[in-house]
Amino acid sequence: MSNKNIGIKDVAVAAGVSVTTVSHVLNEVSYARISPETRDKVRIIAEQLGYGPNRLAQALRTQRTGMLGLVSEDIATTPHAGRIILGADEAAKARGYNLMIINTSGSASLESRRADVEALLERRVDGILYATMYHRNVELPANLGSVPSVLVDSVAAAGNITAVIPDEEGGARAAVEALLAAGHSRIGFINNTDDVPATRQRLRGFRATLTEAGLDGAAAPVESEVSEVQGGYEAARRILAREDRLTGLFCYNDRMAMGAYRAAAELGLVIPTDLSVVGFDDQELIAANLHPGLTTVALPHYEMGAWATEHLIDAVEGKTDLSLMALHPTILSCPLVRRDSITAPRQ
Amino acid sequence: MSNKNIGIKDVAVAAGVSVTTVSHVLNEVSYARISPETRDKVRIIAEQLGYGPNRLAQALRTQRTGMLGLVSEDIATTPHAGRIILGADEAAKARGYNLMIINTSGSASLESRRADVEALLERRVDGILYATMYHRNVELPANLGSVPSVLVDSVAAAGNITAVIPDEEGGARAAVEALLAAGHSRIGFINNTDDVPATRQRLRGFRATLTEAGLDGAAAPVESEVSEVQGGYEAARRILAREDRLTGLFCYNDRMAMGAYRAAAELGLVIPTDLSVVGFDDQELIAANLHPGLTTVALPHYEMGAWATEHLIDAVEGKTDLSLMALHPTILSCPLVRRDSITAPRQ
DNA sequence: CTGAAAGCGCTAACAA
DNA sequence: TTGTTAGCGCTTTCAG
Repeated sequence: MSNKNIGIKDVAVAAGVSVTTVSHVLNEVSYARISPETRDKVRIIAEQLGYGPNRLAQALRTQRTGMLGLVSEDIATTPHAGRIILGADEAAKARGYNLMIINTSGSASLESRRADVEALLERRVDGILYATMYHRNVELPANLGSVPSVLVDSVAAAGNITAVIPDEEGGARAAVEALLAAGHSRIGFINNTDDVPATRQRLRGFRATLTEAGLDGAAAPVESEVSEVQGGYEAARRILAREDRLTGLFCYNDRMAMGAYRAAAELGLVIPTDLSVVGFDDQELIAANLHPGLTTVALPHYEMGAWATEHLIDAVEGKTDLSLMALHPTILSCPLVRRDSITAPRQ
Repeated sequence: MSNKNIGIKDVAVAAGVSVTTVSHVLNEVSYARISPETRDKVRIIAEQLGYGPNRLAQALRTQRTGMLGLVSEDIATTPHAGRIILGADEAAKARGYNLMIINTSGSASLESRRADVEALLERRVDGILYATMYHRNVELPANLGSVPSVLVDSVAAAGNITAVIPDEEGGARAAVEALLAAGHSRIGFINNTDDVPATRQRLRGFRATLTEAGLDGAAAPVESEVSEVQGGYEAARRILAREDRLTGLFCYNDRMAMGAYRAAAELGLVIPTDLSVVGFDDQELIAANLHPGLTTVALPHYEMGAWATEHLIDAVEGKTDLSLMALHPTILSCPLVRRDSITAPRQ
């Protein structure tokens, strides 16, 4: 139990050496030539006294706090932020860093977000992670640039900050390919109406995959609605009303898929035998709890948090030049999570 | 944009005064007698130079960091942790504090949790919040006691730390009362099988409320299962198979309620006209997205986070003595969130 | 009304 | 092989 009142000096007098010696052995300074006996003695005494370094004083002196700031949008709205934080926290901990977290809102003014970053800067964090709630183009406070920074799950409108984002298109391809592999040839897509990268890129993945399989056009209908359960329900009702009924349905996200489940039930279609469904996001609360379990594409939130942290620390430690990576965002893949909502089509 | 390289000294020379004066005006030190002109000049120069205080140096000197440590269990597993963090962050920000967050696991060894707390102590946080993923009795690392601390959503096994927890029993009463108020007299309870406080207290609330209404015994059956969707489904199948069928069903949590929805559908019961249902937890992803929307009892995670932070800061600032509050946990109410799953019973 | 100077706990250049 | 000492940027006592 570290006693907050024990300092390096106390250890020094107790061990009968100077503070320098204590500092050197405790930090394992490479060029220090200290006898093994002294080293042991210092370590033992430090242990006995319950010495713990005062990281503030260390930081003041070395100009390194070992703290990373994380400004996260809407921490409580989805479990996504939690996964980013977890990825970041584990990566940080593994390298001896800690996280200072500030919550902000996607709708907050630029000024209030600037103030959030400012608070982090006053605490002299070594670097900053800026995480958004969903993949988009974001306008960032200018003071973000005054310390190494990386953007998680978005790209900077100004294009000047290293970013890591999910491979939306690849995820959509994986979803459609799973349907194709199961033997489906009439596959529809229920898309979001928001003009965000995911909307466009998932659609592109859907189209490209089917085109390559020779199945575009009427065999590949798309309906769009608000990306919530109700929107999914409505779009599914429409898309399933067509003659030459679909046997496979790819949904923009798990919530829309949840609506599609209800639409299917109302139409007397059982999943997966009458209709195979695949979602996106892997929101466990939904995907794992629907009946049957929803096969879906996972967003790599944990991985993005970890990747961003790794690279941020590399930059802080001079092992990487972030400006080189800032030209293009890094894209992390979205793997398919198989549950029970896909099977071969009837007959 | 604060320039990290500008210090109080730079402001002093630029303003032609001493650092003392700068410090006094910037901190609005009460006993300092400084002419309004000087004050203005200092403030303007500081602004122009983009001065921002170095909180590390301040902290080293004042022995106050203005940082609160938050160790949170399983941050990514549920949105609950997010709400606690949000409540804590907003309360902290309002009083000029920031949060250092460390994730831990409910199943982590005492030693690893001790190390997490130690990391916070080395950074000289002014106080520590320790948040668990669900309400239970938790064994805490002893070093938690070396700085003011409060427990969120659990009580300490040793009973020595101020804690804030949800009013499980009151929440259950609110749920049952809503059913009674709608006119139901045959009300069942689907409970969890885990031996945790929520299991016992929600059951007690259920029983007490019905007893007071003169409806105990056979009119108030209870079935228990694992507190997941599947368990809810199974328990609901059992409890709905009884003759003299229930018209009201209270579920241990929203996931079990989700299972109950499926059981009802299979039995041809429509919610709420044939069966009124109320859940617990208010997991929005589920409760708001079921059809019809699930009326449920909300856990006050945001409020617990905020309460804990308020009181922790009071203790840090000497306005409160936490040890006085440690005797009994503070209980925050669990309000009913009305959606569309309750109506009057048939006929 | 304002300034000099000590010191918070530590690291690191320099001396011995 | 080890010790002295000057700061890191700030607050605060004490003197003007």
